[in-house]
Amino acid sequence: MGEKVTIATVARHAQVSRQTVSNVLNAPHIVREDTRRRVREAIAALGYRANQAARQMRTGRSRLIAVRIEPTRDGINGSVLDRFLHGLTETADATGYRVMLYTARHDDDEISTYDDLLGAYDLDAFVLTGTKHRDPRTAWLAEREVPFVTFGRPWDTPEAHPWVDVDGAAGTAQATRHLLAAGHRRIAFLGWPAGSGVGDDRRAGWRTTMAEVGLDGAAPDRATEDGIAEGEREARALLALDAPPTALVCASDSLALGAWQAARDAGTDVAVVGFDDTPVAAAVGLSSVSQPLGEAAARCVELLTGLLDGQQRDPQLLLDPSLVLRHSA
Amino acid sequence: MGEKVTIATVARHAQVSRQTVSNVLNAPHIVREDTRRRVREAIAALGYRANQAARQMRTGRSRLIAVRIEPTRDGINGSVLDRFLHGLTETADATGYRVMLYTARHDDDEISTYDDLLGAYDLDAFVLTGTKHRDPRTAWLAEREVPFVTFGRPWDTPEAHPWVDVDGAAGTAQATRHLLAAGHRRIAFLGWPAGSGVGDDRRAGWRTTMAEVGLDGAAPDRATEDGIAEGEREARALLALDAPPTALVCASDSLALGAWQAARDAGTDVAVVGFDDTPVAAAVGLSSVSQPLGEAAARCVELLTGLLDGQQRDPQLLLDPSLVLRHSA
DNA sequence: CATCGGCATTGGATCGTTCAAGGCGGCGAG
DNA sequence: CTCGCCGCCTTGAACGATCCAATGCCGATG
Repeated sequence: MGEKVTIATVARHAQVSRQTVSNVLNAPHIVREDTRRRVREAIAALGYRANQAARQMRTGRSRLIAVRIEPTRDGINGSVLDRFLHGLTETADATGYRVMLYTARHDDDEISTYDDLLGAYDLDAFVLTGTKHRDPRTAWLAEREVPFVTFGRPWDTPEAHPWVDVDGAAGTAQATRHLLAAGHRRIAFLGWPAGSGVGDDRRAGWRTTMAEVGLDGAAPDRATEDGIAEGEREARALLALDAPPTALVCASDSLALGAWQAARDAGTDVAVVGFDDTPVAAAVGLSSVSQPLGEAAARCVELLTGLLDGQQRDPQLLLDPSLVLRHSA
Repeated sequence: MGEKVTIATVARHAQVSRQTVSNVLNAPHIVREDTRRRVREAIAALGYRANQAARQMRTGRSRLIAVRIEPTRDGINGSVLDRFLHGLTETADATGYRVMLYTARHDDDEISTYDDLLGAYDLDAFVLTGTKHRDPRTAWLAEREVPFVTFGRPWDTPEAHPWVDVDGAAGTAQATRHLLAAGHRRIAFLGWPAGSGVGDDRRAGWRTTMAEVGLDGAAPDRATEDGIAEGEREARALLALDAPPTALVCASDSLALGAWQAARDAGTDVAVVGFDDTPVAAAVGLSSVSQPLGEAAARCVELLTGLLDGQQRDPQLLLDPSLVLRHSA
């Protein structure tokens, strides 16, 4: 491998000045047609690649996007992040951006990490996953005017920031409609305790759909922490009712899996639909609401590049999930 | 937030020159005690952080490690990469490095991505996951003297490069010993077709353990592509034998899950052990061989930083997996 | 008392890129 | 004919860090 190819090498080779080469790269329209061509040929011939560090030093922009990788919680939902990350990386690549990972144990920790990253690497933007009520991170970033997108709606703060989310209510509504169409009438919901934005949203989709057909009275609704064992326990309780449900819409695949196992053990034929279409669901044949993670990731990058280029687009985006049917419903 | 804090700001504040500040950061021992303290105080007071781009331009080192994130194949094994990635990010953070992601569709594509990344970002090192027979990527990197570590042994090329791997044979051996201790004698292996390094390794652990106790004659060994359906099919075939196995050691959780389902459907009580301890295994209660992914990641970073600092350590590392027992065995 | 040597510190040059300002030739208008 | 303008290109400077060579300071030594 020869010596380094810089913009000066290209300039010499194409018989122009450094700046002209730079212009061909960053503002092609101000360079005359044939000069541009000559420079492009030189770039190709020499295999020149702009040095990001130098560019960054001058412009203050790094073409780097930071994403937090979370400590794979119960593992079952970890794959959601995994798929999202992959989509993010792919779309970012295509736009000339790169994805940098960071971890953080707590939220405070996360905010101090922002500071580190911004100070040392001049990151262009952040992608946050899993927004919560009263999220301190979005406030911190907004205050410092750091561009960011969240994958997940802000659940209480009406202050607008760009976000992409999947319409959980639409997902559970779709699942509920499917079960209704299959003839079910006593359709229960198995979800999380009220108070989490995501959980309440998913419950709402089921509830309104049931209300639309006038069946909300007969519809049991149970709440518990997430987990397979929890799902199993609650499902058992539901099946022991006088008029047990014939179908269950669940807020997660963990709950759904537990419920599915409880139903099988009880020998009852109960339809179960989970949420997130995790590998576990696919593995055991559980029907599940699938989030368009690849598209969500792509939209996040789109929003960010839009922000960074100064274009002001509509910064909120709600995507529709789809129902993946397997033999559990 | 005030104006940018550079090394010059710190120097003025601490009443020394730029170079002295730089020395405090990069070669503290050559600076007099109290000067050093004064500089450190100024750094803390001003919240100074070295600008990586500027540092990189001068030194040519970016403190960036690139890792490929693969297109979540069947999803069931995706979580392995996910956990590995998390460990990698965490350990790298602690050492002052950052993890950058990249994707690639094919191997050729991957090599051209190396070129891009090296040219544009001056990456310090690469971490490759999943080495294959005759891997062109390691050759390319070695030829250009780019530091890299693979998570996975080189399976045929005797050329040495640093790697970290988990001893798959030890894992299946442990699983087999456990089954033997539980009284099983007809222990079958359900794995992949011969030729893949990882698969052959896992099979070998089972085979030698069976041979040690003189039971290799009575031990059925089946090979198929990875997958739940495949595992189910092969397990059915095994259970239909004249003297069906009472226990199964599997090369993956996918196969194990299929086998486990087949056994349950057949009403037979067969012990099953999977491999990788994926969330799916945890979810359905499948015993599985667990790879120490966090440690593997940490070792990868250790090897890399060792390489980058010019220390020549033993660059090969084989870690022992552990057996996670659940109710399937 | 002058010179030397060791060591902390200093100023200048440098990495590769983009920004700001300026040069140059041609063209239309006064 | 000359001026100003415009399009296209070139030159010098700057981003913030590190490396290199040179300086100042100190006590020790001849």
